[in-house]
Amino acid sequence: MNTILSNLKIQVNEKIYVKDPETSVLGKKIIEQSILLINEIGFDDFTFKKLGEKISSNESSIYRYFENKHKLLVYLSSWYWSWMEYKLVFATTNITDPKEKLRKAITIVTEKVADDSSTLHINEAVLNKIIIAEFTKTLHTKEVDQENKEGYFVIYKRVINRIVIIINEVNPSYPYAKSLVSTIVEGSLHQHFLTDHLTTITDCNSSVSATQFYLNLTENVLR
Amino acid sequence: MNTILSNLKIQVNEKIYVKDPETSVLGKKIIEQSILLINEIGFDDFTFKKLGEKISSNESSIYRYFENKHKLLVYLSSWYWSWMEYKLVFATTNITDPKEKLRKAITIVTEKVADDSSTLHINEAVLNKIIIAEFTKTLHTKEVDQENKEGYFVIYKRVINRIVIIINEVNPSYPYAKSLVSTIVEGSLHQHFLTDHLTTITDCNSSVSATQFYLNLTENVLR
DNA sequence: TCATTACTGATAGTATTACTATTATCTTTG
DNA sequence: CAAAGATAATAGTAATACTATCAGTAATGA
Repeated sequence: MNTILSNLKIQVNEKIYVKDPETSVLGKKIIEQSILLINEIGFDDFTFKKLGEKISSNESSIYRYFENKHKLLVYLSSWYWSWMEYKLVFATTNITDPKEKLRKAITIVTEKVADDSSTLHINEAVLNKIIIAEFTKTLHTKEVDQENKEGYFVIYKRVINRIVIIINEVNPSYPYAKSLVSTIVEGSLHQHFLTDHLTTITDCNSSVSATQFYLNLTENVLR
Repeated sequence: MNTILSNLKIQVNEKIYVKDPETSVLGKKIIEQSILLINEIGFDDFTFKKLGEKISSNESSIYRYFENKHKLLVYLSSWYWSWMEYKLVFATTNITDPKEKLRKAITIVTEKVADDSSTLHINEAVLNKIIIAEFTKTLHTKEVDQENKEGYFVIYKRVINRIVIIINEVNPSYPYAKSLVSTIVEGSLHQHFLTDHLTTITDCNSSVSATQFYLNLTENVLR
């Protein structure tokens, strides 16, 4: 897994960036440190000026990679879902039993992430925290339809539709596969958020995982 | 329902506002027109200056009611969930069959809202659109723990826990009632959003409702 | 080796946002 | 009619979210 991932270049839609951050030292530094800074101070307070200070670089240099901070967040999200997709594909190929395949898939997308250290400049565990806290903001803008048309969210949608295919294998007559998967994927981020902040409206905590809840739910819904 | 609601004052935590907008003409105008303006231009582009222009009033006057636009959104959300709670309570009291009660409750919180015209200055249908598009932003801030401690989200949490109680009546052995309900409430907002913007990852559309999906899901999970 | 190009950094500048403060005016109410 | 309270108008500040220009440095290629 590690070796495969380190040789694979995560593909992100070209329209999201001005210049591909993977092609330079500064670009990689922007990605690496923006993840840490957004995690520290939150996306709302995050600015390119602050990031510039953090990486001892100039605000204007960052603008040569990303038009604005929203697009940077879309980039980080795309990277995350692309990485998820790889994990998903590697974990489910060669498994013949659809039920087992689905269990693996749901586990992958709902469990908390530990840094897998396969990528040098990206801390996946911290990125996962950002996705839990901020991913919703990439979608909830007035420009969502335009950005969707331009393919900003293709990877996210592809991840969901891969799991939809598995569900159709498990139970072809279940009529709400797409809604079920989008509920699980979005919902598990939400459950992680609730575990961290609004503990009175979730059962998930250090001993009960969101994965357990969603595995149980899926099994009941599809049987 | 209409007559009852028009006599009831929706209660919102006092810490959310500087001055209660329900106590003056200007205050009500702020609420009424902010709902329309946020719906028009989106919360991110919404400013008190623009709202001031819309209601032919001054920016500084609006600041006497709300510290900032975030608190205004928290106010509108609290109002919405408070109104939901009333609908929920009125629809479920005197129903003895727990299953039927649960069906009613889930219908209420997942269905699309039509303006019920019981409140003069608040258009519930438009407010529902705002909640679908923007509610997540009230929670996803760095201040969420502090604001939660101060009771900004009590009504939202109470709505969820009311439904949790019904679930425990239907199936006392089901171990994930809280997570199920928070998934349904948050998830149905998300499904409405997907229906409007990312149609390839939802089954909900003009002929299949989010309510149908969640009623089916709940029934399967709890049987 | 020289010239070109690409990249980065520094500085300056603009429009807008998100406020705060002050004062004047207008409206209630006692 | 006076006092209090609410609103409007104006001005001002610091930060944000950029854009533009120019200078220096590093890589490339002929």
